[in-house]
Amino acid sequence: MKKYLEILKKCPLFDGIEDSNLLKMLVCLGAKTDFYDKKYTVLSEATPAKYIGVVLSGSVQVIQIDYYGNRSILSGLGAGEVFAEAFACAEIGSMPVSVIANEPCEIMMIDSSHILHTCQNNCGFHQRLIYNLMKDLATKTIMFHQRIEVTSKRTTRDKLLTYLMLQAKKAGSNSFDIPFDRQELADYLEVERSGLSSEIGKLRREGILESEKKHFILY
Amino acid sequence: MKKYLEILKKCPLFDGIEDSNLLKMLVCLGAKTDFYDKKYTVLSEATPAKYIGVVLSGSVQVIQIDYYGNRSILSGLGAGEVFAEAFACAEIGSMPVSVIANEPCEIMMIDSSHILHTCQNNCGFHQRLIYNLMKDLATKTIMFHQRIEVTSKRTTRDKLLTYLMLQAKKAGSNSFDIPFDRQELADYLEVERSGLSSEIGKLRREGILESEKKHFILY
DNA sequence: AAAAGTCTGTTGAATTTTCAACATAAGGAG
DNA sequence: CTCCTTATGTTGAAAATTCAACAGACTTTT
Repeated sequence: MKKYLEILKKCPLFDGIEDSNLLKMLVCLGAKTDFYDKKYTVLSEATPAKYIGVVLSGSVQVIQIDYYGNRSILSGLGAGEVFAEAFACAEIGSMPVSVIANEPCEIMMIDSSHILHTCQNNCGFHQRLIYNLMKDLATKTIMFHQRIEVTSKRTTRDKLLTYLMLQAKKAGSNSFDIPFDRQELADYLEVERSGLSSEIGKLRREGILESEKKHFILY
Repeated sequence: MKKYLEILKKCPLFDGIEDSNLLKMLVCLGAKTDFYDKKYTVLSEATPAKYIGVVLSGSVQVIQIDYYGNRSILSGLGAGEVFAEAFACAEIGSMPVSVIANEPCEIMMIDSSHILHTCQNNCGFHQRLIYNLMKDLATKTIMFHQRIEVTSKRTTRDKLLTYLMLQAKKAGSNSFDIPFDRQELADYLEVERSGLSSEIGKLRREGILESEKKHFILY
């Protein structure tokens, strides 16, 4: 676990907790880590929502698949980011989404009951963890607002441009990489891949953007 | 404030706090209440995100309006429900959405810094409030997941049926009321009102549902 | 009671998306 | 290096949505 200390320090769940205490605390919380290969299901829909996950290396995607087989990508998460915390904290019983490895990755899982229900005198960091969870969930809520701002647009073109402008703003530059390939971007924007590709082509011909795989430049 | 005690007791923000302490605590937090007429803007986009709101009576809607003037309804909230907590807790500076009164209502506002930053020794309930905020935000996150489950459907018909089935499940009956009129439902589902109306007509003729204004029966 | 305004449903034309199929390029496995 | 798989772009027809306009039912106002 020690080798991931730098990642853990950046994880919002452990904000304000000193290095010297962090590893001890993880032992106290019974944190377990595992490796997953690309495409492996880390947490699957309808299984108990007990664990809070932290990406130590690689990346995962939170997805939902409906009865027609259409995939929605709810979010893509990289090293230091937290997932499934909302389901564990809300204590809703079972997972309404699946989490899959987007590339080979190492994941740390913490049983949420150790954070939510253990007597708070056992370990002085529970209060801070709850505060951090609250901050993290507030941030996630805002991410969902942004996602809705994107997907509420009615045309593929507007969805794409709204998304790209947000990414450019986030990157602080009109030249940036996105974390999705074309099919994934289509599933995030909730449009057809073919329509998305053709819209990118149009925007390119109109001189509004340039793109090379996952790299985009907006003009 | 006393007259709203029953409402406040149901508010997730005040879970686990005894009646006798609740009113004292609200004074300590500097909670203020105001009346708003229908359509009045309670909190407007781009203003500072300082306050956590609680609906005491009536109802409000959280909305977002884009540069084309298209309205998206992010959520509708009734008595006892909390709003704007995510923006205040994430300390993002300014509101990315507006909150408007859906009918005449009374609203309680709490300056979030009194919860997040006041020394926790001042008032023994801060820890509990933070825990409650965390739970509330986890629940909100799950609501957004449901909303995405609905709006990720590609056709008006599928969006509508997915929404109605969730409402029926929530009501525990195939006969239930929805909190939206037609235009609002269209703005929530992110479809055209006219297309929505015609789809409801089709479903009625097919014998899949009956509807009378805001009341629906699913078969 | 009449007038004005709001809500809902309907329609048809224009626009856009979806769907299915194929072509090419790029990358990985053997 | 070649084969196989995956990712991306393109196309055209079918399907669905959007848009604008209007009519009827209901409410609210005066």
